[in-house]
This record gives sequence, structure tokens and C-alpha cells, in this order.
Amino acid sequence: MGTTQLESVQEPKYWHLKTVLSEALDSDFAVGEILPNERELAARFGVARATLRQALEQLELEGRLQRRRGVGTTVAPPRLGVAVSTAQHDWTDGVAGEAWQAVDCTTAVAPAPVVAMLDVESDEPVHIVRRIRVTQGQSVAAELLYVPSSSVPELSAIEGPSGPTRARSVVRELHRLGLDGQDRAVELGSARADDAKELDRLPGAPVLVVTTRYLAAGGTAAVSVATYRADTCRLTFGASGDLEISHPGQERKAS
Amino acid sequence: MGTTQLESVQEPKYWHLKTVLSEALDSDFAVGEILPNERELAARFGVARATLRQALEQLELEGRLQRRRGVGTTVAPPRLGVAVSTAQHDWTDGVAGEAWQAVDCTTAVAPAPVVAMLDVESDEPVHIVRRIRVTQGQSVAAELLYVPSSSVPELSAIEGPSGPTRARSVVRELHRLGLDGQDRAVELGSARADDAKELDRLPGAPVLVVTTRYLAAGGTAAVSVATYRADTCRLTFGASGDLEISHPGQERKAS
DNA sequence: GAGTGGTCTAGACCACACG
DNA sequence: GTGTGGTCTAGACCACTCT
Repeated sequence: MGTTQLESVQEPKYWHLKTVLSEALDSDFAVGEILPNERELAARFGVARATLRQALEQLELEGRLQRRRGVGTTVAPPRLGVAVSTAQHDWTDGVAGEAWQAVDCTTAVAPAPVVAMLDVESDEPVHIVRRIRVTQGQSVAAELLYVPSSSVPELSAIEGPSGPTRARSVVRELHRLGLDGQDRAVELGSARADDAKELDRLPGAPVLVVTTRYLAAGGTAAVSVATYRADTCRLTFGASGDLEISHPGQERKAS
Repeated sequence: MGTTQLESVQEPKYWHLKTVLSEALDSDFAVGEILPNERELAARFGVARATLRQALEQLELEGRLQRRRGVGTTVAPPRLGVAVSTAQHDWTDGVAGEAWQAVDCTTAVAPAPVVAMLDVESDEPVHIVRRIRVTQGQSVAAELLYVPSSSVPELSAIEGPSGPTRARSVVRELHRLGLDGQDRAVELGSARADDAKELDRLPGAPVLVVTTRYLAAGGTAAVSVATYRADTCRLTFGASGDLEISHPGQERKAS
């Protein structure tokens, strides 16, 4: 073997590119600043646009960049810390603030995985409440809350079968029930078309799916499937407050 | 405008492809079964290989597929439920079982974000313990545990400054300290080269990064940064056991 | 060596935002 | 209209695994 390996383990171009760009972001750019467009960046680094895009995609996945069609690529602010396990999970509803905002309510059969967690027959319709979570002015999560009729027996039938008014009623009744606890699971997913629209992202965007099972009186009172924007959110759990774990310095240093 | 829009809102090909493939996976394939190779699939659907790959990437992200270079694409089993908030976070160490496995220990300065959470000077070296989490025979997570010297004052200096023996010592001392509680945060990231190797994935693979701050005596006793394979793991929190929230049927039905 | 997925190229056209 | 990112193509070559 006469050839000494000059580059012992040649890493992919896009990976190296990502590293270079990441360092440039740290040193030469402020939050909110817009980068040169993809065609120019590709030319500048001497790679095909597709390769450059592969690097940008990684950085966006890591929450370093934000890309918007027709606009450009900007340096993203540090991820928002979003509390997920605050004692009562915020049953309060409000147009502003840190709470969930009930949007709509329909009645339909839940999808199979949800039915498996609820104590209902597979063909029994349940209330499906749609909620949005807005934190610091940004839509960070879209939720579908599945509530069997049996969990909200007092629900008045006067209000129509759908709409935000009924949505709030269902949530209120569920809260009134008193909950014993909850199980949670977090996994990676991609935004469905409807969620993507609420979150102002393209379909397929990476999201953190938080599945919560609310327990009451020894059974499952409701199931929530909430999808959080994975690019902009950091889900926080535990006793301490929202901003306890946060990156140092540079809190919005864009001029 | 004479042209009636036949396809009102034409969705991207890769998105439609993903849907078609997803349904095919549900109906025509068993867990573990291998799919036709990418070139054939692309030809079969009449798209370029890159487009087909975009669909496969999405499905892999969602945990439906598993791809291995040189081998092929297989149907993935349902995601593994991995408990993250069991009372003591498993300080037990074992080669087998559901626990963390201490691999190594070095002493170095922690990266800036970690330093910000620890109560140490920015240039003060800390113990860095490397651990692997193996669940049901699979490596699901790689962790770096940062422990300031002040948190483990009883640590004997006899053992060398690195190696698995010292790693276990640090963990044992930390456990002996008694912990008051912990803060956690979950976010999306991409695997660094070293983590990727431990997790048997390529660098850049999507991971769930769990940052935990261990509290003791009013301060931060240690910080853990654990990266879980996002494709195969579902992180579970809460009182109930590991497998409480799980998809119905088909637990390993591959013949 | 044969076959697989992973990387990369150099184009083209499309959908969207903004002035 | 102009400029941006998003989608798509038809190739090529590389790294890896298995036999």
C-alpha cells in the first residue's frame, strides 16, 4: 500500500459545509439576519445547490436557521422553552397569554391508535376538540383532544355540535371532572397538512408529537395529541419554570 | 380561463408517494420485510430516484422504515417506548437489562451551554462520563454526563483519570449524594459523529436530545445530555409503566 | 464482485412573497 | 415582475455489506 491516506476519513461535503456554516453563524451573523440566497451560497462554496440545501436543511432541523419560500433564509432565535408538564396543563383558555386556545369541536370516530388508549368501542364517536397553543405571539403547537361522551356527561346539548363555543364547553367540563394524573409520550413526526397550516409550516415539517393520556377515576378520561414545531421549540418538563434551562447570552440581539 | 383545474391543489409528488407507500406498508408488508430497492421503486412509480428517496426519508423519520447502506430498506417495528422519568433515572449499571451502561470517563471543560447550567467557572474542568442506554438488546441512547468535582468530593483519586471503572465510580458517588429533583428538556437535534457511531446510525441522523439538570442541596449537581434515536424511540414520561402507551396488535409479527 | 443505500451534480420549472 | 426557496429530473460515482 504505497498511498498514504491524506484525508483519513473523508466526511461528506454537506456535513463539512454544515460545520463551516454553523461556525459562521456563531461569529458573523446576528439573530434575524438574512443569509445570501441559496444559489449564491452554493456558488461561493463551489458545490451544487442540492448539496448546499442538504446542509441548510440540517441547520434548520437543529433550529439554527429559518427558511421561508419567497422570502429567504434567516438566522433563527434560540429555541423557545415550552412547558409541557405544568401541574394542570393549562385548562385555562385565552386569546393571549401562554395558554391553549380552543378553536373548534367536532364529533367523529377517533383514529385507531387513539381508540386503543381510550376506553371506548372502536366505532363510537367522540368529541374532538382542536386547540392551538400560542406562546409569546407564536403558534407553537396544534392539538387534537379526544374526549369520549362518557367523560363529559353534563355537557349540555343545547349548543351546536361544533364550533369554538362547544369546544370551550367540552374543555371546561373535562376540567370540572378533576383529573388524577397523566401519562405522556414524546416522539418525532412530520406535520400533517392541517397541522402544518396552523403552525405556518410546510406539510411534512418535523414536529414533536406529545401524546397525553388523562386519567380520572381509574380510567382514561381523554387523550391529547399535540404537535409542536420541532424547529422552534424545546419542550420542558419538571418543577422549575419555563426559562430555567436556556442558552446563555444573545437573547434577541438582532438590532 | 378555460382550463378547469383538474387537480385543485396539486400536492408534491414525494408527498403523494409517501402516502401511497404508507398505505402499502400497512396492508402489504410485515414488520422486518425488505422492500424492493430504490431504483426499482422509483421506476415502478415513474419518478426520479431522488424524489422516491424524499418519500422514504419522511417514512424513516416517522419510524415506519429502516434503511441500511449495503443491505436494503426494511419495514420498521413499532417504536420502542423508553421511560425517561422513572423515579431515580436508573443509576444502576449493568451490562444487560434496561439500564445505563457506563463506558468511559474523562476530565475536560464542558461546552458553553452546559457550563451555563452548572455552577462552575467557564474554564473549570469537570468529569465527563459517557454512558450508553441499551433497551431490549438495542442501543437507544448515548449520553454525556457532566459532573463538577465539587459534586463528588469523596471520589477517590486512586483510580486512573479515565476508563469505565472511574466512570462507574463517578456515577456511584453522584447517586450517593442524594438528588432532590431534576429539570428536563427535550428537543430535536442531529447526531454528532461520535454519538452516531454508538447508535449505529449515520452522522446527522435525527435524534431526540434530552437535557437533564440534577438538583441537590439547592444547586445543580450534574447535567446530562442524552441523545435518543428519534427513528426508533418514543420517550415516555409519567407514573405508568413503559409499555402503557403502545400501539395495538402486531408486537413483532415478523415471522 | 454484485447489489444496496448515500452523496453529488447541473440543470429545469414551480409556488410564493414582495414591491 | 423579480427574487426567493421548494420540487424534480437523469444521470454519475462512492461506501458499505454480503456472498
